[in-house]
Amino acid sequence: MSGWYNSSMPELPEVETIRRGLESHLIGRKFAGIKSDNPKSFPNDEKLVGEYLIGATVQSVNRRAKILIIGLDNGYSLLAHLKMTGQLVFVSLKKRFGGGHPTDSLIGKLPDRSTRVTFEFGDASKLYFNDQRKFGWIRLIKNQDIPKLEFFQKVGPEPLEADFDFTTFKKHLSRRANTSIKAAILDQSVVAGVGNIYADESLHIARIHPATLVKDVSAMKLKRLHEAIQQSLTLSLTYGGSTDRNYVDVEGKRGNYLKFARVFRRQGLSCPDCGTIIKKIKVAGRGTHYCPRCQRQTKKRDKIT
DNA sequence: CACTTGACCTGTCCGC
DNA sequence: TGCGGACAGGTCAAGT
Repeated sequence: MSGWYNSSMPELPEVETIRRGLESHLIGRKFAGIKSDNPKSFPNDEKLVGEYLIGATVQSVNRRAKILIIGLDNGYSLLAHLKMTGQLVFVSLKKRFGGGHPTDSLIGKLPDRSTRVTFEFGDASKLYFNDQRKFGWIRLIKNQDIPKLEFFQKVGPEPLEADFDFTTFKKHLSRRANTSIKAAILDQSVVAGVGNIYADESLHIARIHPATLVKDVSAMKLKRLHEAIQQSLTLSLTYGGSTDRNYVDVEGKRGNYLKFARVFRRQGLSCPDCGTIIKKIKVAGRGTHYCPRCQRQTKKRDKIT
């Protein structure tokens, strides 16, 4: 057993952490077999899989928004979206960490009842796609068809890359002027990879009430938010993302970000900046955590001309 | 077109 | 103890 990647709510930092783990373990491995119990989880037909997956070697592992792209050496890729409860778990019989490694106890425990797809490699190592709620999916697709997918057509800039400049951010937000700022940054066409955790965290850093309409957020606060999104995602990445209680990553470390979260799931506790009790409300249909003192509702005044 | 709500699933937790 | 219902949240389809 040499790898265990999990996150309970994969957003950009979690998916990127998984990408790095997959990259270090899958590249150069050749697919030898696949088992799938659920066409929704892996809808490809046997013929396509037989022709383009079995025998193919992993060449690259990339990420766009919350989607993983496992590139093969034959012009095809495996795309994976983990949605809420998806996990990608790599298991090899070779022990890389010696006895006593926390992941050792997982030997023999997979597949379990959440396992939807099992990929087997030539050296008998395996990649398990577990997904309790079956919202996630993996599919095999020709590389040239990837950009044609609707999602890739409309997805916004990567927040940790250069194309996420403030002008672009403002431009995309202007399309969502009459919705809440939280709904706007959850919109993957505005910025890629932000989910419920980092939306709340970013808005707290930027001191913006999550329900504020986009058109009522001042330019100065938008500027702060643009930086806050990058700051919260980057910080979480350094902790290996936000991982649920019983899982560790390939090095045996947990995704520790939630221990350092500012507001997410901290309702009833103190705001790290001012000590006020953090509240939980519903915004954009999501559980939303914020500090009532640091993040006040504002309304932009009309300019007096 | 902009915006909101419901559906997709299953496990867990809470109140009765 | 069992049971119903709310809740968890990413994305898309369908509704206003």
